[in-house]
Amino acid sequence: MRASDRAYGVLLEEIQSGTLAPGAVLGEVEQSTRLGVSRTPLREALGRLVSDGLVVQASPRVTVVSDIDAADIRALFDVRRALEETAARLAARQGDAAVFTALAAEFATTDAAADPDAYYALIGRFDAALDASVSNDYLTSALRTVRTHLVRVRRLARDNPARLAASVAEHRLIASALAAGDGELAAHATHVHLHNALTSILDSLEGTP
Amino acid sequence: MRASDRAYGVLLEEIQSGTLAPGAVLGEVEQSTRLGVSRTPLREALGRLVSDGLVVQASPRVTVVSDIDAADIRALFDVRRALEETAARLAARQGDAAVFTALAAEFATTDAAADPDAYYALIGRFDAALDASVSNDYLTSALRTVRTHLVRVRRLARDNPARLAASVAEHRLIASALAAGDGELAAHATHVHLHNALTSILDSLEGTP
DNA sequence: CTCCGCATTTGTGTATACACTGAGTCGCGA
DNA sequence: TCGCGACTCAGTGTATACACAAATGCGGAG
Repeated sequence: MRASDRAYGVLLEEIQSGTLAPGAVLGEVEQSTRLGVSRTPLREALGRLVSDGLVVQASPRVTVVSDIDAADIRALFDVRRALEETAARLAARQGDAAVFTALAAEFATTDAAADPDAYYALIGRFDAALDASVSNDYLTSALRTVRTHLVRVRRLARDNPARLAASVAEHRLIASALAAGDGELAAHATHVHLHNALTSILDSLEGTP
Repeated sequence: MRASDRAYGVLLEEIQSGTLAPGAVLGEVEQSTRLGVSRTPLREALGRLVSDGLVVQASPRVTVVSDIDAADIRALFDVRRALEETAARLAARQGDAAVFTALAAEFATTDAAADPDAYYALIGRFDAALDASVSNDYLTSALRTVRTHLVRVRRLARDNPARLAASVAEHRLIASALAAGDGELAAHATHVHLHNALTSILDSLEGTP
């Protein structure tokens, strides 16, 4: 495995988990020594993080972990809505019905509140099935960026059990609609789901600013 | 100006203009000597082009200029529709009406067939106004990628005068709708515009495969 | 003549040295 | 004492050297 990939992976995980808090300064020499790689692969990792939008160049000489506030989350969800509704319509038309039928069954039997990590893993498989169905690299790539930021957002706003249960039900409907080839229903269910998710996140942020 | 920026700019222009044809192999030593920079900044430029999707790693050892076919163009326009309709709705709500009124007037008096370059420059200013109005970095960033690819597509499919004239009229309607704050009209007009643009491009490609 | 294996070569991945810029600080003068 | 200027230093941008891996070509053996 390449050193630049390892550096990128470590930094990505640390930013997403909050170990590297927003505003943290990422000096090249400091991080390269800490991660045990030289500056060259570390610079490549930083470049990828910049293009992801997870770190920004505060000044020509200092790069910091980007901040994220309620306005950013709203903006992120505006893009997410656009992309995921499109993905839903395309997947309903082109996707493998059996795959989404199976996923719908999994959503029906999952207790998200009991094991959130397993639920997020299921979401991951659902997203992967969606990506495979749309077979549109431009869309998949754009969604990848959105999801990268979404990991941070999820960490900021702790999901409550009631919201998780509702989210499962919403995903089950989306998966069923995709299995049935009903693109309109899938798109509208996605819209509703994202609306509820955003509302829940913003409400959660209200309490802990 | 940084050497890596120059290398990126030159390579971007050459790929978009077709000087570097799809499939062209981009060796690091070859390109670095040709562009007069060392391998380090050239690698950074290649990395940015990879994240843009303009070049791909054909194998672990060889990076080539990415190809683009009709299926890619359809996929690109699926994403473009999603993003630009969203941008239109947001701009209609938040944008400065005066700016779009002025742009609508410019579209009304522009003869695209007479001076295509001036027309594309006007489109550029329209896009910039749209970006400023939505004030959503995630959306703007995603649109930037789409537009980067679109430059290549435009080159592949020579626009005909009739299509250019129709395109101007469509943009005029979109700008008017944005000035009037009518997000639904703006979004639907955008949808129609993109449908017509895609149809024209694909028709143009039919003739010259 | 063909096929297999080894060597050479080409090209990328990584490390490091050097150069340059920008900021901060210390000192000198008013 | 305050302000301006120069110097120093930290840190990034760039170049280059080294290491390693893969592909290709050549030679020998069957």
